[in-house]
Amino acid sequence: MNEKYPFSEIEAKWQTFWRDQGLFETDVEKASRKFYCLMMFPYPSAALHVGHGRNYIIGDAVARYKKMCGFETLTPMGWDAFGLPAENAAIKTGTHPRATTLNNIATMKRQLARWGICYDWRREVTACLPDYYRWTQWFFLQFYRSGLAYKSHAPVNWCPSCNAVLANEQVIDGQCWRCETQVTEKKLDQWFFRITRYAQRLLDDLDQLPGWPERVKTMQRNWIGRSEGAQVEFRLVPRADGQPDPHPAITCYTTRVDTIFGCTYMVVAPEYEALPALVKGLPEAPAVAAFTEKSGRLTAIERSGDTLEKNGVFTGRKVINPYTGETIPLWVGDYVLTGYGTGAVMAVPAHDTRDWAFARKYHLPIRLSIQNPEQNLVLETLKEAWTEDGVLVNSAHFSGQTSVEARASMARFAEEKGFGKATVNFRLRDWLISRQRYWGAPIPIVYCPDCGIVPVPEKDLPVLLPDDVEFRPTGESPLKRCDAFMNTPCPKCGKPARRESDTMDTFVDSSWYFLRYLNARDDQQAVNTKLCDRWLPVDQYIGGIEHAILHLLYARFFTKAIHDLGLIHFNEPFAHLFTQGMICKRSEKDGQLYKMSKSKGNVVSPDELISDYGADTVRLYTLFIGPPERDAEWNDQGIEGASRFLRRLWRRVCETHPNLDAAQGIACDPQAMDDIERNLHRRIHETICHVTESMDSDFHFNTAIAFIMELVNALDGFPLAADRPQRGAVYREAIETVVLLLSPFAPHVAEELWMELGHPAGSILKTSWPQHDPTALVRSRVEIVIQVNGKVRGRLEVDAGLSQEALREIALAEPTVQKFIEGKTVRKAIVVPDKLINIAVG
RNA sequence: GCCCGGGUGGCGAAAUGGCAGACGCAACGGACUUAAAAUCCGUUGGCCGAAAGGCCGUGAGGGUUCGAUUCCCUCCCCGGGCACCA
Repeated sequence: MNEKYPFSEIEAKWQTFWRDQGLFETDVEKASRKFYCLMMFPYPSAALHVGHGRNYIIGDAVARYKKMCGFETLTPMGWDAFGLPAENAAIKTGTHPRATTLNNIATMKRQLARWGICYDWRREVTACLPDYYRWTQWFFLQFYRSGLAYKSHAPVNWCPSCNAVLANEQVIDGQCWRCETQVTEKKLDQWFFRITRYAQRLLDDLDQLPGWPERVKTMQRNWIGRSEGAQVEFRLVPRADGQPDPHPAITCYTTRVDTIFGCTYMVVAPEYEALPALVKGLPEAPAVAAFTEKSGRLTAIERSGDTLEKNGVFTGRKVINPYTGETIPLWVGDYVLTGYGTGAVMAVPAHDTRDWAFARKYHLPIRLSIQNPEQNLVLETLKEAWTEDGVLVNSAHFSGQTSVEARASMARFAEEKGFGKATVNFRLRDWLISRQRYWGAPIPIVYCPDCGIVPVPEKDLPVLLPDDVEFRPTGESPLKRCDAFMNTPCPKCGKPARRESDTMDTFVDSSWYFLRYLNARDDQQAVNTKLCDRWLPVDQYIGGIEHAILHLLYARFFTKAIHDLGLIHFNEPFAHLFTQGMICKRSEKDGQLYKMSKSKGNVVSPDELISDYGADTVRLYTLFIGPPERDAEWNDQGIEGASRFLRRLWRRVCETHPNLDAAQGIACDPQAMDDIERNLHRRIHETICHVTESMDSDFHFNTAIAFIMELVNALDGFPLAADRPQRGAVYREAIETVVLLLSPFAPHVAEELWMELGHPAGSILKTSWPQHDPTALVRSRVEIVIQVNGKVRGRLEVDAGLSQEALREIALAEPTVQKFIEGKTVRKAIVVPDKLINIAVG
């Protein structure tokens, strides 16, 4: 055995061994105790850095642990390979996106292997290859057929830098999620997925995901934004000039129908569709037109946020409050959003802060209709709106009801009288999936002058993305300029027709890839129902928090939609989700901490580190850096610690090789042990206990590794004695345990040491994970802490299991304790058996 | 504004009602060496003290408790989510 830890030799050797033995290739047909361990598949952008590594190292550790626990583990990997960066690079350099992408994939695959991260590569999926996107297109067709995909002319988010539209989920603070450019609004014909049809189920089923972080579920709940309220129709007072209206009433949505007796005016959004017709020919019409035109110039971003001053004008029209029969004015105001509810709100200034501000500005009447519990709200002295629930006042026969009672009874009343009803509203909007870019899956639709929108027949899939396309961005889809692609006979009538020129959002590709791993090479069907039903939901999904809404919401939607197509029989794709924190690094320029990324120029490449220290060291440090769910700062010096530890362990095995060999086959017998041996034996089992627990719960491998380090430290100066076989046996047990417990984190060195310990056949992965022996944890002597008034004044070693009385006696007799209780009365002594005594004196 | 995290040595952090700072980094002192690296031994929260020892200390203030980093209340700071959603 080489004294100097020869990591590069070892690592190359075992990586080859794992690959040649197919240790990570899973027979999905016959697995009985299955474990599906999935990591979010990456976008193949250039090369991986150590920040990416965290995700895969955690996943690899979990997979290896589960294998040793006897699970048949499925760990596949693939590539989210469509997307803008490759296309943008192509525009700059002229290299085709396919070439860059496939190149990057090869690099990243090599990097993963050098890291010792193993996958079942026979199941690799690559989203940009026709054998994958063919089925992405197939799902589009199924969605189209079931009404889940539809085309609509709508105002959409436009990123002028990406030259493409964005879904709502992809706009962060008014900026493009990818390039942080300010998003503008455009009205375009676009394809949507009707995710709103699943809003309620997407919300409800979150409760069936106890294995998800609460934080992610909360974010999804907020995003879906369900609210319960009522729709109420306010009839329009007919026009004086006798002109007809497009509809006789304006419907508003409110969550506070209990306040409606305090409603003193109504407001519609500037974009309210019937507004021009409602005011046509009235003296107010020009002012209304001027106002809507002006607010239309503001972007959606400028209009959102409560900082903007609320503006509005009177429309000249009046409506009737159906509860009071009262006539109130109809205004148009820029604080009303067109996309939410009905685009019209009833205004109750006394009980809504926004209505309050608007009414004060335009001197509209304010009326109290809710009283607070103290009964001290007085209109004349009201300084701001009272927006909490209370008891109804000035509300006819509803007066005296609580807000909660009134919301139910008043909705019922509206329904009986026929002017309204209780309704539910969602904030979630449909998912816009068209992209005016080249490097994506073509939308399988043909436009025929005679037949209109015609879906491409399934037998004609895939609609191949042509290679030879000028993809310089013009704001129009590049495919439009490719006649060979665009011109196609209508699948229905055969006459010349044109293809859809947009491609699909890449989030569509990633919404179903976890199903495809089960039958990645199957060219007959998109998914294999039987295998999916057996292997999914995914047992453990691991990825970044940045997908809390985006990918994780879309994937849940796809799963439900595919379930409803009858292709799978589960409703949720991921049973347990773990979101790891980002690896950050201080910028050399400004000293600030940033997420490690190429654009920030603070990436650390694994390649050089692995060459210098070895993959096991890099893995160990990455896991040791801190609790995995939290962000962490990468510190190049920190890696020294991990390196020292592995070298120390290596040397220890080397130097005590004869002792270890001699102890082989000698069983650990606690009955035959002396105190030294029993203490080490206990430590061994405490360590097993702790490491196993972190494996099964929160993945806090930082403390798991610390425990293993402590066990190794405990071996320093351990007195090996030739005449005591149990010495060697316990020592050997310690080393074997360290190697086994370390193997998910530092697999190469673990394999090598395991072999050195005399297990020549096969892999440590085939060995069982160690079990702790509860009897080994029992101590016969314990250290008792003695406190006086909560302050530590001494400690004592005593036999375990002494009675409270006995411990009290012993403690009070201690000279150091005497000093602190002298001349004082002992009021109380709290005894925590085998742990602590606190004497309260005064 | 609402909701969720977080705030502990020089640094990454540990402890979830019972010894604050495990484990690691860095620093310092020592051993080995011609020297350096590597390795090994030791010190390392602050203040007082020659030492024994004492006092203080987990963002701030208050509370509950024999005992609080941990539970409760108020506030401050940092990060994230939602936000004119009626």
